[in-house]
Amino acid sequence: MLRNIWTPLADGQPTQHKEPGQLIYLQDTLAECFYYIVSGTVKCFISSPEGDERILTLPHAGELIGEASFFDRQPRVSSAVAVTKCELVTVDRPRLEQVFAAHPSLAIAMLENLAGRVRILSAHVDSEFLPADKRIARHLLAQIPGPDGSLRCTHEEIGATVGVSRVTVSRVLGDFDRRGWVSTGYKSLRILDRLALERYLGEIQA
Amino acid sequence: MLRNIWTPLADGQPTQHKEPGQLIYLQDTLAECFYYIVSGTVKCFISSPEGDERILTLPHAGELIGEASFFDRQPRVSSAVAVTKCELVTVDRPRLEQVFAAHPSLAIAMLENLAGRVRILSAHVDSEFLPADKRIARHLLAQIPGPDGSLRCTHEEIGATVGVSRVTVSRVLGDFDRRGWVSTGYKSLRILDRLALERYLGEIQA
DNA sequence: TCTTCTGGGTCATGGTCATTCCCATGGTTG
DNA sequence: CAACCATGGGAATGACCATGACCCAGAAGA
Repeated sequence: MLRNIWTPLADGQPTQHKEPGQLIYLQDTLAECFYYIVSGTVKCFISSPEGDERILTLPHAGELIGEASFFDRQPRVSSAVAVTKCELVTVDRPRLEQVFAAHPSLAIAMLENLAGRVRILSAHVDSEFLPADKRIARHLLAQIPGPDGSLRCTHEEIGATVGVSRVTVSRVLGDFDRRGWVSTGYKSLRILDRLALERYLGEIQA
Repeated sequence: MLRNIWTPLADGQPTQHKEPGQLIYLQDTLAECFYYIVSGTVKCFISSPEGDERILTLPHAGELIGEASFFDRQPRVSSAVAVTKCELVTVDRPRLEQVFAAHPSLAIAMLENLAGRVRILSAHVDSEFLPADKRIARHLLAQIPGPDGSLRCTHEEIGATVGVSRVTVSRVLGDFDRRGWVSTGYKSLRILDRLALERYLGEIQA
């Protein structure tokens, strides 16, 4: 069992299980609680009425989801669904007060946590200045590669994260591949020349 | 002197003055402190290397600025400049610990405050789904009109906030004006038909 | 093994909006 | 009042990228 700052929230609490694709919470609904991910990975995303979605984060075990709207006491700004099988602990207001009382330092950790969300969202806004290829380059550089140095991701997923179409992701990655900066494979991708990508990202627009 | 939740942060502290256009903090620099606005209004914005800027908020007296990056202990994600003459109180880490110790409820208020930032930024991301005209409509509806029912804003400012060019703002507002939904004047704008704007915003894309 | 599904490459087409002009007008300052 | 600057309106041009369509490849299940 993973232990971290948030474990006091989860200790001794019942967990609920979610199957892949199952909804955890829905955008625009009231936020009565937030969640601690005991295991599995989750997709948090904003969706449009037309069905397009924009992935904000893909949090894993040990992370919290849904705290921002919870503290804001406003409808959720994003939806969350399970990507893999998940175990979750839900935290509601009475429970949170209990834990804050017993572990005052948690409030500070929560401040830092929310500040991190602000940073992530700011990066999304910031990247609106960039054209599609640089958005993708930035995204690749921000990902932490697996132990073998490769990333597990589909073009669709990248597109939904940086806000461009699947087609464009294919085109740009094909281009990066031809230049020798990355090597692409089925549902995977390896960065070969980090520096070249960084240099490319740094070039100011003509 | 305005009094609110944050006044304990400012009480008895020296203020610093800023002239219109003067920089308060700069994107990508370290965040050693944050600020309480005693008077005046400030512009918080993200800027690109090419000089384009995207306005995030235009906070007034009684609000905080720069807390998110401060808690995150990372470089600032946005810059802030004074729009009008401003008085500011700066709060650094030792000072904050003092105040938190004396006013524990402030930490909770700060959580809600940061959660509000997440909401604002989420709205920015969310609006990327919308075409220019609806972005503008949404922005207009979100503004709180002055006592006479009019908004004080330039097309340039609206463009920088919603992320479209000045020209497009002019075109769209001209269109809204011809339809009788708003009336435009020099540096000002009045919403005549809120419902029509809301209806228009609600239409799903073809 | 055959089928089916999802992921991935590529093209032609078109829409949306930024850009770049140029000019009109309101406000401000001398 | 005159000169100046910031703001706003309009049109032509073109860049960028989404869309839809089609085909191929890899993976998974029957």
